[in-house]
Amino acid sequence: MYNFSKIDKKWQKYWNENKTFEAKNNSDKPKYYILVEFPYPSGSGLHVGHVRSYTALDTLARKKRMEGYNVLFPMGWDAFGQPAEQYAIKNKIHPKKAVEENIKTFKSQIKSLGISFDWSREFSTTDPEYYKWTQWQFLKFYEHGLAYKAKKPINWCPECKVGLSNEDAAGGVCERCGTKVVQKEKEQWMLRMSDYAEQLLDGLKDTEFQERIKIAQINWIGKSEGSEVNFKIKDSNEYLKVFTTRPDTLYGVTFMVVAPEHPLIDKFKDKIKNIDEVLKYREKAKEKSEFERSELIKEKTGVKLEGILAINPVNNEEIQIWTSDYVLMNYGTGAIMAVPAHDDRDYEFAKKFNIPIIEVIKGGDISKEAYIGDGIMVNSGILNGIDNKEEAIKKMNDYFEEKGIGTREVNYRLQDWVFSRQRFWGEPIPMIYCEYCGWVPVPEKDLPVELPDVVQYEPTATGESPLALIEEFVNTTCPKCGKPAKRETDTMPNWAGSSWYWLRYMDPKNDKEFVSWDALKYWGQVDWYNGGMEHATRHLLYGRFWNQFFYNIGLVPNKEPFKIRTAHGMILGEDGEKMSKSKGNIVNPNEIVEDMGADALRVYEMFIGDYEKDAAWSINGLKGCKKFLDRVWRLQEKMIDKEGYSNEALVHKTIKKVTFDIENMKYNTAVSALMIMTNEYDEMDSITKDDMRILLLLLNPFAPHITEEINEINKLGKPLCESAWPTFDESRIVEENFEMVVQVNGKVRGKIAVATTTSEEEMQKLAMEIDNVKKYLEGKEIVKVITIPKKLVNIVVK
RNA sequence: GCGGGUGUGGCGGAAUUGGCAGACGCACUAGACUUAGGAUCUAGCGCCCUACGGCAUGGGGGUUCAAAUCCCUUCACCCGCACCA
Repeated sequence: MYNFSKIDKKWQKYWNENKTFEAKNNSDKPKYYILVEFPYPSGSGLHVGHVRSYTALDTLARKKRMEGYNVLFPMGWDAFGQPAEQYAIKNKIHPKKAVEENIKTFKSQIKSLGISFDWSREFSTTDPEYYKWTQWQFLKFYEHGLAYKAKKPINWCPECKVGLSNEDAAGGVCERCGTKVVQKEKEQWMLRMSDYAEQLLDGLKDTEFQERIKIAQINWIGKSEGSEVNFKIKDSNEYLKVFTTRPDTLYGVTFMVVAPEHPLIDKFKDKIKNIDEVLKYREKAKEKSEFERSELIKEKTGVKLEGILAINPVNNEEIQIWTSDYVLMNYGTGAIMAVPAHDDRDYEFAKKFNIPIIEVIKGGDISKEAYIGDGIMVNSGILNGIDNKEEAIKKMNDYFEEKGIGTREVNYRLQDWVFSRQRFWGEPIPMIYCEYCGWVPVPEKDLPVELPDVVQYEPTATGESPLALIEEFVNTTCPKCGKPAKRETDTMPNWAGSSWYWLRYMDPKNDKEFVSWDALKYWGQVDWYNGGMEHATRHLLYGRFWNQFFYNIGLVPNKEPFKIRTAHGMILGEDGEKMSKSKGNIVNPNEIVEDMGADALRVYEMFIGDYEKDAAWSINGLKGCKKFLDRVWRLQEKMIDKEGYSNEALVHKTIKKVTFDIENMKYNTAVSALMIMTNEYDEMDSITKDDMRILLLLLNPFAPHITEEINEINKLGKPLCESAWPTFDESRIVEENFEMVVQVNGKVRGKIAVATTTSEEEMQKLAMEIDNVKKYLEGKEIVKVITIPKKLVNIVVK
């Protein structure tokens, strides 16, 4: 019928040659910046999931251009990271080579879909011209005291002798050899992200992110308001500081617990009688992976610190101190006051070790379980008789502050960002260690610190970065004193490059700055950013953190980088399972394009279901969409040389629906509306040129190739991509007649076509005249009649 | 445990935000047409009933003239986070 393959290529060539989709950095048109997460160019090629989000935002981009916007819709590559490194090690090629090949594949695959990306702005995070600026930005963090080096436990595989990311240590075992992962202390570069916890939380107010994304971020930041309270250690001048959200239960404290790593243990090692046992417990805790410590072992363990006691600041009671791994060093102060009567975990611990339990809130049966509800305060000195926790907490906090015992404090789950990786394939951290000067930043003029062109990038036996073995790389001179010095050999995590890439698209060729101020002022925020739900927390927080930092030091004009953030659902295999090689349910978009054309794939992926939800692939569904496009093609046969619309209401209704749906990510119903229009045209004996043109304009963002072709063959006007998006007139949507529904007691008893102008009184009169309705009114008393204009009449009878 | 979400025909999914449940598509059934296709056309297609009609949006209850939609309760599944004090 038509050669979609030829048509696809023809129009892709046209757009390419005419630079149709290249955005201008200065334009009279209003700007609109649309961003999709750039992909990691893996060896397995493009996934149908990529197609879904690219097509969706492409539809938006094409529509916005037709509406007269200067649209920036760029694409690039997030190509640092482990998979490329692993692939390179396995196949004995440089990761740079592997990345180049993969990018080539990805690019041609994406191009075959006809996505309207502005390819003139393409870059990869692995380009030295790009990562020069990532390094430069790291130096800014360092300069402002937000980058620091600290000893941090990392996941360590004793078998492979390598540090692992949390993802690679999932389940507490090494992904590669299955060995149990242990914790190992290592000096790591950190970014002080926790300083930004409040700003990151607060900034959400200025965004229009999808609610579920905001919630994910809020949970991740994990703000918790409470108090810090100081407990004096008996017979010393030392205090043990704890964080609690329930200062109102202070009278119920029967023991304290410190994390195994807590410095209190070291401080009192001479006084703690069973210090050997305590240190042994600490060692054991260290061996446990984060996973084991938090997920598997629900049974409480712990050791009492014999020989030291804490003093309860409100009643001077002596309190025993324990250490247990259920208290985490990296949250709060690493120590808690335990109130077993009103906390599940403390209850469990007290039961196991026979520690007294004191009830301070009436309501539950504390011989059975911890009571965590509200109630009247008892055994609580100044708080006795108060019946709600808000008041009790306030009173206690006021008391703390008055007596200098404690303060109101806020804690966040969000931690500082471990920014070091002991890996080859990442941006080298641009720092130099000099024996005399300490850590010295690489001067800006020496950036980028490039990755060496060697073949040695396997992890080292010591857990150092592979770069540590490359002497030409490591050995350098101190920029400050000129003496021999060594380079940092850790690289940045693969989150780094994606933390600012949207800024680079604004001005991708700039070799003087990471982006010019003019470009920043012009493009401002990303208007619409779409990506996967899996990036709703980490990537999106990292990006916002970088941007907020840049804003605070005057590098960018907007505090929040993204206005709207949406997330697409996954495309699952035909079996409803996540697509994977092992399940053999992977669909290759390339094959679909060759088989049915880019437009069929695009339309199907938009029609597949609710854009925000997961959807299972269906080959029959795809065929249905191909059939729809075939029907559109065949409409040419009944087109006559006439102008004007055959059905005004249909046209305006459809324009309205499609316009609204694209803006609201309801792509499936937009396609449905276009199918309805096509069905209506099919019913007609003939259609006019204007009928056809309007269908083509509306369908163009979804199926850009075939629509352009039909438009050209029939000389209907300018190429669609250079035409204006149609507008609708609300008054023309109104049809002459509507189908009035008549109900008796809420049940439909009749339907009748009446004029839209019919008054409420007339509607009621007409309703009563319907035979079937009369039947139900017979012998009944009419209680009331409800009339909804242009809709229905409901007669209530008794 | 906490947080979020979902539940509608055989399937994917609609439903203007309280107003005809099942749009649109797939699958299926019957027929037509063929130079037999990955066609195309016509009709049908939630369940029960010959029909009148009745019953249906995970289950139960409620509010309302009217509920997939609002409220209460309950069940199931999915996704985050998880000993966060």
